[in-house]
Amino acid sequence: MKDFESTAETLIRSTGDRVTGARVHVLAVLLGAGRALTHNEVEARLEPELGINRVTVYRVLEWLTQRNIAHKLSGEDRVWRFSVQEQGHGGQHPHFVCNACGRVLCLADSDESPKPRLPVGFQSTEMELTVKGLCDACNEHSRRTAARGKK
Amino acid sequence: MKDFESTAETLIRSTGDRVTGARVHVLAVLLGAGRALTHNEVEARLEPELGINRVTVYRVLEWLTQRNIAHKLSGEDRVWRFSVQEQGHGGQHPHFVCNACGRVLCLADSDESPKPRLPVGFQSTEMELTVKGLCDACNEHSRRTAARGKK
DNA sequence: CTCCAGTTGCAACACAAATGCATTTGCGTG
DNA sequence: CACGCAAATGCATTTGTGTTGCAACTGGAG
Repeated sequence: MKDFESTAETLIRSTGDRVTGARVHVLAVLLGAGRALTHNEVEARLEPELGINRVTVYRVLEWLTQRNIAHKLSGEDRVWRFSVQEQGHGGQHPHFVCNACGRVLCLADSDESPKPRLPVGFQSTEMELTVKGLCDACNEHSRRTAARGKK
Repeated sequence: MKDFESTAETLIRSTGDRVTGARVHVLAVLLGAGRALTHNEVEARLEPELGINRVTVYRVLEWLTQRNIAHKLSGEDRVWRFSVQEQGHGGQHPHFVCNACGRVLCLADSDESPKPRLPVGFQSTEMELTVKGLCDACNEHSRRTAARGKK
């Protein structure tokens, strides 16, 4: 955990902006998550005694996104999710969303880019590819239990 | 307009569920739109004298989605958008989102599907490809204002 | 140490969407 | 063709995510 905090501090310091407790702790949570987290998930993983405000978490996440340290993506449940920008991913990597537990994680970039044809006059700046399905845990779980309502 | 309503009625009747005014009118609006509409846009296009409630529009749109008549997708602004499921599109077609005006429309399917590699144990059921950029109108508009001098 | 722009906390707000419940309505049945 | 009832609707209220205005605080430069 402390490892993530020092990494977080280094990343934040490299932006030239202020190194504050909230920024370090929020980024450390994202670094330790290994997947995209919602604002609520980030808040829940912060030590309560730190006393970091809900709004501050929003603003830190927004700040991280602007500095290209984190990546902001919209899920199917109209909730923002944030993940640390891993090295080599230019922000164009595809994401996987689990239909059962809602987990979101980043996938390795595909070798080829699909590039659908656009109508005339249209201009593409970026592309987001989202693969939906079952993650390993939910896949295993659903295989074990025959019929069950989904979450 | 009336043409869309009769098409809508046929589609709704084919589900075996009830054919109600709200369902016919809402679906007719979607059929005539040619692009994905938000709940608000649908509501705005309904004749006010029909007196269709806001909540009813939500429920009809949800019902249309469940019956696979409409397609529900989430934009970057955390607002649901609904489009009629066109024939031949298995719900796998890519979408285009305009960064300026927020318009969403369906694109023709690409020749090949990219299929990024998934981690072990993961299972893919569907995929959503969203292309972001500027639509024809906004593209033209930004080109004109840029030529007029920078702001 | 002092200062102050950049941050944070707090409260109040904005807004899409969901829910509980009473009322209405489509449509199969007698 | 009237009747009955589950499905559908209208209305008020609630939920949950995210935003904003403003006062108080603080990191770090000097």
